Amino acid sequence: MARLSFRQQMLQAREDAIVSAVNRLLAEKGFEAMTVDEVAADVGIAKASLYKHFPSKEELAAAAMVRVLNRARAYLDSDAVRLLPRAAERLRAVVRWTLQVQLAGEMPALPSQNSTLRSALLQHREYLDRLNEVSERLGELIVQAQRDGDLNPALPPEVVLYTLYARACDPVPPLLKSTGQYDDERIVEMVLSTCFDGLNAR
Amino acid sequence: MARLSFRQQMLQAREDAIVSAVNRLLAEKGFEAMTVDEVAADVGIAKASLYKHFPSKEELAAAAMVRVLNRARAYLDSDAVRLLPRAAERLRAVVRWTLQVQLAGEMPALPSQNSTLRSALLQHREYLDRLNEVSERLGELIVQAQRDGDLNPALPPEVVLYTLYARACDPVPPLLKSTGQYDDERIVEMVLSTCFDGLNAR
DNA sequence: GTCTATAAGAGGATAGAC
DNA sequence: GTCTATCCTCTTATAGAC
Repeated sequence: MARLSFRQQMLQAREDAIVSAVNRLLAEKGFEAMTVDEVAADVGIAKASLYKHFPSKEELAAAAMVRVLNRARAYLDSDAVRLLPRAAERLRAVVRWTLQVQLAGEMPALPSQNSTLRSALLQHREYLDRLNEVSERLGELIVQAQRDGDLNPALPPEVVLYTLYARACDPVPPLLKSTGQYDDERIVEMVLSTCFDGLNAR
Repeated sequence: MARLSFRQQMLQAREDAIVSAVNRLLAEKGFEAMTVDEVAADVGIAKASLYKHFPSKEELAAAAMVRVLNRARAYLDSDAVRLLPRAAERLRAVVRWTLQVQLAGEMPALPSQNSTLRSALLQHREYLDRLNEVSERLGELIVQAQRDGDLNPALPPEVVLYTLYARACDPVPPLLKSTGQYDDERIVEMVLSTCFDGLNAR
């Protein structure tokens, strides 16, 4: 943690505010529907000023993705996860966390299909590095949980990993929330159940 | 089946071709990224001609959704499903079918977030009717499978229904396909396993 | 680095001839 | 119903003053 000058702190705060706005808008309407004008209006600055901080709309989205990946890594490193005895429990805790983030409207959504954003992200060093870090840690947990006999060993770890990532942007939690029939906690537990225990009776 | 005049048959064939193109493009890049110019180019007609058949981009997408819902209903009514003895097996067959359609690049993808398309579809009679029909039948299967002790009875049928719909546009199958490590059949079986049996060991 | 103003272009939709 | 040509709005991005 290098100490920052006052100017640098102001800069940092401003960029944090920008990334927060981007994060919220990505969660709410997705990349294509989000406009740079909205971001600027949300932050309360002129659009041209935005472009002094981030050179393109894609870079804005990438910054939001990097931040959420950093949050994920921080959660993986937290005691709330590390102190859980079994790898399977740690995985379940991480998925619970992603569902909570999603229900809080703070999970930036990427287009799953091909798009300008996808190709931009695939060339974005920092994003790819963070993604690799998180994937690496999750991968270790997956392999360990399979060794422990808790996770289905017939599934390639890669398939499990993709499935977990997919739950982070699953349409089901927001849909259930929109019905107003269940509170967040109930939704989280039901989705965790369908994810880890499946739809079939046990 | 009313007999159609030659002119009407030509009209029908043209509109089928349009809907096919829309379907393919929706599956490939989604509603926002699909342009009406592309659709016209794909069909091989002028954009203005397209607008003689469908009054808006939203109506194009709705037509594709209606068609896939009709295909789903036809599959539900087919012997391949009806002759299966247990409701749970019929459900599994339907999900298998949706995964195959998706892997074939024929599953039109809706934006899960709020958008112009969502609000348009929510006012589209035919779409809503077809969606209700399919949901009704799936709902009956779900309740029956729970009675049979095959599906987890602790999950509200509605939650199961949403979860099944979500699998139809899950990012995991295309992702696995893109790695080139698994053939379609293998992907289908793995995703079916994670869906019905869960990630945990049994 | 912030602003106002504007360029540049994509994309949905339409006019009007045939 | 099909075409060419065009309109018009929205959106990304930049110019240039302060």
